[in-house]
Amino acid sequence: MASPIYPTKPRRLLKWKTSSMASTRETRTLMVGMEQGTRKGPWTEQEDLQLVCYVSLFGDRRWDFIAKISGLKRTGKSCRLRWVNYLHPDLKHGRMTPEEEHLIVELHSKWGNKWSQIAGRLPGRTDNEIKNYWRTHMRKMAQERKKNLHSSSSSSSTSLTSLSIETSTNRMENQEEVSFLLTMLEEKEQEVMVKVYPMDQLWNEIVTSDSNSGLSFKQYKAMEYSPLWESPI
DNA sequence: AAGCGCGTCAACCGCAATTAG
DNA sequence: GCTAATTGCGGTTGACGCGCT
Repeated sequence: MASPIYPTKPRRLLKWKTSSMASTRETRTLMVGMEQGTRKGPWTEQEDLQLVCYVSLFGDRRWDFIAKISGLKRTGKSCRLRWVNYLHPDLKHGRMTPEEEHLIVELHSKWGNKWSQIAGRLPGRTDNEIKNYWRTHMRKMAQERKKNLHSSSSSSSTSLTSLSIETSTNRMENQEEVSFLLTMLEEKEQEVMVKVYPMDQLWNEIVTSDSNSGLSFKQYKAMEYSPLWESPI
């Protein structure tokens, strides 16, 4: 039985993806595209390795070219996405920090769903990551807010529920909303500090404890590029 | 223990913008 | 300047884990 390889990202507490799980998922979801036998679905470690290798040789611009010559049965688009969202050496893997969370709220209030623009201000974070973060966390907060409003004042709720923070497609319209979300973030930070074992610390310990047992490619990459480790080897 | 619902996140899709020929 | 190919972006989907009942 294969041992756990790595968490997909050191982002969530004890959420592991084992090689057996990966292969199960693969058999279920890995599909072969209609055109030119291109692969779809989750990337394998071997594919990642291949992609990193070719990107280091040819740079991260000519994705169609890389897709063709690498022998990967992936589209250039898919290669680019995998690189940008997962394999890029500068990516941060881990929980959003409170500072990042604040920044996202503020920038989203300014720019709306300009995810790549926002990502530009958050080094190591991808537009996809921010987008996902926004959808999950902010929607939740908006729901909580709605609840609060409902319980505190039923008369004013009619006008307030029309505020546009309910979906990820809408931009927060006014300063009141932004400050509300920031307040909620602060409250959540307090909770988190008490309850949650820091993810980065956990991840650090996991990799450190595994360091004698042979590293997978991704573990190696995590060590190689994470700011937590100065020198991998 | 099983089933269900929800949250998370990697990856896909479609369209717009940009670049190459 | 025009067209085709490629890249980038934002929205959406679907698999999976986890907690609750």
